[in-house]
Amino acid sequence: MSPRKAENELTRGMIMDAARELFVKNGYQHVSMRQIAKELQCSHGAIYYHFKNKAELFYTIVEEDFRSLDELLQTILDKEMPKREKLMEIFLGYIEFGLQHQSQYEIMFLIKDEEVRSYLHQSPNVSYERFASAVYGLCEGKASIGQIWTVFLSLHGFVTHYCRSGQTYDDVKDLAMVHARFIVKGLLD
Amino acid sequence: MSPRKAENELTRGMIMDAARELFVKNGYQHVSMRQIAKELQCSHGAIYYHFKNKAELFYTIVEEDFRSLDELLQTILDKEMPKREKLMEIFLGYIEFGLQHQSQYEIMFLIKDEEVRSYLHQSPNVSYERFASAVYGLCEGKASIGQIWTVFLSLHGFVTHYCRSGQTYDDVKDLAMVHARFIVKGLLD
DNA sequence: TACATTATTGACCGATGGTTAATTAATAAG
DNA sequence: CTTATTAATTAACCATCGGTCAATAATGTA
Repeated sequence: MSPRKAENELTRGMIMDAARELFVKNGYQHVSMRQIAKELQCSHGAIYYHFKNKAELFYTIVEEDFRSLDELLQTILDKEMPKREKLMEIFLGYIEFGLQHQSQYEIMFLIKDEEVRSYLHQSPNVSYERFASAVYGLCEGKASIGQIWTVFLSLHGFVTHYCRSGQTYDDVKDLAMVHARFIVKGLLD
Repeated sequence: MSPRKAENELTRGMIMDAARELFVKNGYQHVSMRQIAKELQCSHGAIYYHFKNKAELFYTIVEEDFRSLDELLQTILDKEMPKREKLMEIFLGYIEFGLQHQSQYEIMFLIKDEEVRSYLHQSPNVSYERFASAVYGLCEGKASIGQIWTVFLSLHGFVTHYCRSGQTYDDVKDLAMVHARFIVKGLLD
């Protein structure tokens, strides 16, 4: 019975960080508000002071993370390097993002759950369009729209599989390189 | 109060069929024994007479489905045709199987649940090993182990995506051809 | 110090779900 | 017909979960 630890106040950021870690590790459905609270060493009721409900907490995290995907893509595009290497970086970056935000990725591209889905609008489409037009530009007409789609599906397969097996990007870094090289080769040569 | 409907006895097969459909539609965690029972128009307790628990029911389904995938692969391998075409057939066959047996495929490769996956350690690996060694043999040393894995993941991405959007194999036959050709080309040329 | 505001607690609710145990009906065997 | 076995029903148990809320402690402020 010692409410309010002054030196250790609860913030939205703290909640999001703890929640993100749990969501990534266990998936949306397997994380309860009580678990998050336990991680933060606060009561689960406290979280509801900062977020309306579980879905809103999750959606806030997803939005933040997808902003970082946009930044990542832009960062790579702004670099000075050969286009072929840029493609490699984009593909690897996409895989890395997918694996480091597994729960989010799942929501965007895999999950059927209507309750959660209703929170998103066209984010997946927008995300793909950004990706596709970047790749298209870097191929200088060598690749068709259909081929870029094929490329996306191949990356998607990689991410999907390792999302399911729950491994980290570092665990599969080498395999990701092989995968990306295979795709770049098929695209440009 | 009318236990035991004689003319409509409950069998393991009936339970598995109903459960498979629900598992695929909603995912392991989102399907309750009560839902399955409702679908079968029996009591949920009845299922426990035929299966020890939910996980065992699920595991039994998965095992059965893996067997049918293995059979498909063997059928193709037994055919008489050039190796390049055989590769195409395997890839297209894999996609076709995935899309025409979406239920099985999703159970086998898409479900993430830890509790469940602890039940099936070998099945997916064994199934993949069959696929990989078949492809390896057909490439005559041109492909590395890593590349074959890459190929598998690319196919996986295709199937996964179109499983989600619920299209039939016929709907995406042409795209599947593009995809498979892309892969074969990267593998052999 | 007294007061108002803010943050946190912990009990509680209704729902759901896995699982088990007691019980009852249908069927087969003798 | 009687009895044993099998297969199913029903209800109850227990845990968990999302979410709410009144009570209350910590803090800033006047």
